[in-house]
Amino acid sequence: MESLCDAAKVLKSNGVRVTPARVVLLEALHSRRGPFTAQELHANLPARSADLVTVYRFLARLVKASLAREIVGSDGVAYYEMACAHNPVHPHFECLSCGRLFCLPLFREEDSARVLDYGTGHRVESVSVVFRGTCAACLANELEEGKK
Amino acid sequence: MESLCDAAKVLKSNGVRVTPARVVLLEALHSRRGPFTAQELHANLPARSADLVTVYRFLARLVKASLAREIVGSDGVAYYEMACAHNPVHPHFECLSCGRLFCLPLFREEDSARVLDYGTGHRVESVSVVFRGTCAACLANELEEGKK
DNA sequence: GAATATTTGCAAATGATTTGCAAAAGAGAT
DNA sequence: ATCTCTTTTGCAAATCATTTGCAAATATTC
Ligand SMILES: [Mn+2]
Ligand SMILES: [Mn+2]
Ligand SMILES: [Zn+2]
Ligand SMILES: [Zn+2]
Repeated sequence: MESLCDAAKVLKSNGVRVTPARVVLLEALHSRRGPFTAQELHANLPARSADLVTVYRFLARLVKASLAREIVGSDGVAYYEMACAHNPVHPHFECLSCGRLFCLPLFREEDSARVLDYGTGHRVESVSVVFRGTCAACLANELEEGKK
Repeated sequence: MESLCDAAKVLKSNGVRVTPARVVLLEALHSRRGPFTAQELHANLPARSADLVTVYRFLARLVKASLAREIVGSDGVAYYEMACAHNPVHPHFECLSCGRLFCLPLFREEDSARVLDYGTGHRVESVSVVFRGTCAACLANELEEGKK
């Protein structure tokens, strides 16, 4: 409940220096709910606190340390989300109409187990389940359009 | 057994002209096993039979018509595979070491059902399950390296 | 503090995918 | 075949997220 969330510690123990820029980034990361792109994250940072390149580099580190997960949208843009104990692996939904990426509720335990135990013949480090289609909001809009 | 594989027909019935370039492309597509990128496909085409842009455009059409599936790798590059009856939806494995993308065997019926019936609250048009990690070949290489 | 290792910002490069546009090719009617 | 209208194609140029090179700034070690 604090272990994995204290990314700073994990990083330090991996020989990663916890610099001011990184502290700001970690704070920003904590205040995020859904998945975000590097650019979105950077845009919401206190002015001049970290360069976009630094954001990219830091996110890459987090992912390598399994402290963040990467979800690649169908347009090839990478989304991120923290991977602490508060936020276990779960499926996502990508709306092909508005482009938004949503977190979906967890699979039921038994279903997760099935997916995770799937024998791939390789060394699995992560699994990603992405549903694609039209989100509820866009569906509603389509209906509106239809009426006209 | 022929219905969905005869993409030409499906296309034509959707008002898509079946031109020489497209015939070549469809043939090339048929002779492919695993997932491929637009560039790979283009590279293996009879010389000057279709521009790379045409390949991109045609693949986009196939995807829109659900005749092909798109799998986006973690580097943001799009892979494609045909979606005929011979090739039902199945999970994939991406090796983060060598970058290759493998098809995995189908889920068992019951597992597929579970995934497909997952209530997302949106209109689902496709599902993608991608495992990531280190492929068997790369694991073997790592062992070799270790010995030295 | 000097020596060493890591991190940062800025500018420039990358590279897959997309777009604009005018020429070429298909479909249909005459 | 010819004319007309629509779709497709190739080529060059634009996009745009992500990466890289590198020198200056900063942290760590002794
Ligand atoms: Mn999520
Ligand atoms: Mn496949
Ligand atoms: Zn939407
Ligand atoms: Zn590999």
